[in-house]
Amino acid sequence: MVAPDQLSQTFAALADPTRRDILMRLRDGSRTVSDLAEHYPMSRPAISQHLTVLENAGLIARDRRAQWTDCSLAAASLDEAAAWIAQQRAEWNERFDLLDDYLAKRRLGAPEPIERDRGVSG
Amino acid sequence: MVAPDQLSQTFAALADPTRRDILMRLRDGSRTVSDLAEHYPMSRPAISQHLTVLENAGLIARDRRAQWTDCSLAAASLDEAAAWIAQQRAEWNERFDLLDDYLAKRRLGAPEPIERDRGVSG
DNA sequence: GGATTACGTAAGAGATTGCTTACATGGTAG
DNA sequence: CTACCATGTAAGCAATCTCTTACGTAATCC
Repeated sequence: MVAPDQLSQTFAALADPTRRDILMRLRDGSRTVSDLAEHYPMSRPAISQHLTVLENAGLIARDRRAQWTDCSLAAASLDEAAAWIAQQRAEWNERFDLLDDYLAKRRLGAPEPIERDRGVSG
Repeated sequence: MVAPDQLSQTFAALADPTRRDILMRLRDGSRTVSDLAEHYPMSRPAISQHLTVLENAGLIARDRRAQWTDCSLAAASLDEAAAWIAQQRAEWNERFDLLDDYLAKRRLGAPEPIERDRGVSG
């Protein structure tokens, strides 16, 4: 009953391969529902429901024109998701930099084994 | 029965507020399971299960020592998720400046946090 | 050895997800 | 108006998720 926060909705929407594929397909321009549904091994209602999830997550916009519904990308939520990940990684990398500093200084004195793999970015 | 792809697992893991909060908490350093569980209104087994989800998604690593299990961040999957979003955005719209502004306001003068994202699109 | 601690896992309840088929809505074309 | 078309929604079903309590395991402390 409780509506999940925006960020959770966005990540949940991105957690489905079909929905991610729809987003990639929309990069080339807006498409109708039937146009999209052609490419997937499921019914049109199923695609319509996926589109609802993407719309609720703020990742696409629907624009109904006559019988057809144009689906196009909407950026805000994707930016928010990217920002969350970027911030997560940024503060994390920052912390590792501090740790490197700390170890560099400490290495001159007592050799204290702190095993932590820095696998973030090459 | 079918194992979902890595990217779907990562986004699904990020779609839960408790799990995102655990990740943020681990930025300050590794923690034991009980140490983490203290901060959430649910049982320790629940937290343990959340940690399993994060571990399967490749977002954390568990290191059992005696009775205690050290949980620490593992970056690979987060990078993959960031890369997917970055590619999605890169081929679609020029919103990097907006994101840069957004992050700059949050971090206030820290060095470029998303530099790496710009070059991922292939 | 025996009690305790930290943790993981099994089992189950309740909600949610992802699909299906069937139907309702609203605009187009004759 | 009638026939049709693209679409959204309702109902239902199987699978999955998220929590619970109960139990099992391995290391520590007495």
